[in-house]
Amino acid sequence: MTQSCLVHSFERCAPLESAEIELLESLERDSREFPKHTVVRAQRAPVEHFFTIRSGWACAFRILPNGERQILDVFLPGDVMGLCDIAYPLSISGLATLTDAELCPFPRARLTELFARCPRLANLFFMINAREQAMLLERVVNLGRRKAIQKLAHFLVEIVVRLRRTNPDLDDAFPLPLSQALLADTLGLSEIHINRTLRKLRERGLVEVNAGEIRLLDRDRLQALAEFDPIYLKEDAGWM
Amino acid sequence: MTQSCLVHSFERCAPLESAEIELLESLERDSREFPKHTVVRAQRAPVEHFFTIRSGWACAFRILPNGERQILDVFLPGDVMGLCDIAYPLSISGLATLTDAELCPFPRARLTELFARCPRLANLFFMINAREQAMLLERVVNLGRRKAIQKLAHFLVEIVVRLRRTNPDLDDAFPLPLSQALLADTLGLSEIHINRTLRKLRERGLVEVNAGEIRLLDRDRLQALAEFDPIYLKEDAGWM
DNA sequence: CGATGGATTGACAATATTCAAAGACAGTGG
DNA sequence: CCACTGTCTTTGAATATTGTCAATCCATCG
Repeated sequence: MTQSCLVHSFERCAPLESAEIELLESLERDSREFPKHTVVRAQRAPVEHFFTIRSGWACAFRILPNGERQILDVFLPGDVMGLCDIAYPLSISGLATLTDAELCPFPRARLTELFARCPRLANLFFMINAREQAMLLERVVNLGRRKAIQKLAHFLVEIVVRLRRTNPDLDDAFPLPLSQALLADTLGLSEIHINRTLRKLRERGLVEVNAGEIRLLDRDRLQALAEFDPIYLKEDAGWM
Repeated sequence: MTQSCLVHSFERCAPLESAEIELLESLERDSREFPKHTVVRAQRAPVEHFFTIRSGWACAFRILPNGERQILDVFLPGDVMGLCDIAYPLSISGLATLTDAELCPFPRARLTELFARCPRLANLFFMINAREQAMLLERVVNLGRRKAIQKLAHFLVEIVVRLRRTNPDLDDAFPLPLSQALLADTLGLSEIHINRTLRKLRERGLVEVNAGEIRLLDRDRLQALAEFDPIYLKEDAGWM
């Protein structure tokens, strides 16, 4: 049984052959530990690697000229992060950890090499990236067309579904390492409004929060409130 | 000189060899005409192709359960559309034309074939997709952290910059085939608020609108207002 | 113990939405 | 040619949602 999160990630999409597994694992040999709240790669920094998350949470962010911040993406164990910057000489978004995390840097040049040696993995990388993009589209919908309470509900349900795919026996409670300020910057709201909205969810008996852990009390109602449709998180391509 | 928009698109990123050009052109042999406001592929329809735009404008959209709509992406000549759905058996977004348009369907299965035969093109496809993703990130920032007037200004500047790359001698006026309702659904605002915001831009002497054509009167001020940073639209990878 | 970062609350202001109504315009059929 | 239709635009008034400012509380950590 492999330890590689990357392999797990890919296998969720399609079965792999042993040669492919070996190749993927070789890309994850050296993992590095980063403490909580560390900038792994700054905005406009040279793009030398992208990363796989072995453990912990991380995010991509953008700081605007006026000092405001937008969280672009939240990454969980098994995710690949920073793929979209590899098309640019300087990164257009920053990467940072949200908890202590173990990341596996993956030199960008070796991706080209991998594409040449194993077209099927190229294909899979392409799929993984397309999935990532689908999540972004969902985020666009969330930011553009939903009220604060729906945004928050949607975010929470998405996270729990995503956590469950590397951790199937997770119940509806999980540690949420995002302060209210970070939640606000993720959902395009103000910190204070997040606080009020979270209270509303509590008052409606939908969630329970204590000590950085959040429990979803009624996932069905949350899902309905958020108009959450899990289709975009489905992983089996079913055709490769 | 090739007619292929796809080739142009790729060449903006990196020089191509003649074999690669030939391969790309073969994928664009059969183009199809679609009239204005046609749904090219519905939401949740089987994903058989993706498309290259030879002429006209198109968009990706999503209809929510309550009937609201969000435009996810606007596509211009030379763009590749529908790439992110190819990871799913059923499309998660719809595709529609905004004007009469000439699209080149590209069977999804042949992408796999292409990856096997020409790893360098695989690489380029990957880059193109990463660019697309970068544009989405910019959209997330726009929706999450900007006021209505900035959103609109940002959108307009982005469009003119993108139009100029296939049409370098375009001045600051162009036909805008989006009704105010569509603009609203693109920027996550209400139709009425778009109207008022557009008026504000007019009153400030930043744009001029008549008969579906819009003219940017002061691109510098617009750019400053929108905090527009063109870095994400830069195309030359510079390292391939 | 004070210092710090996060959470919470209230009062108020800004921003955006909804509803309703009217004007502009192009296309259609008489 | 004109009346009729539908779509798009424009405007006002009232409302809802979200943001800003200021203060307090709470837990944690040195």
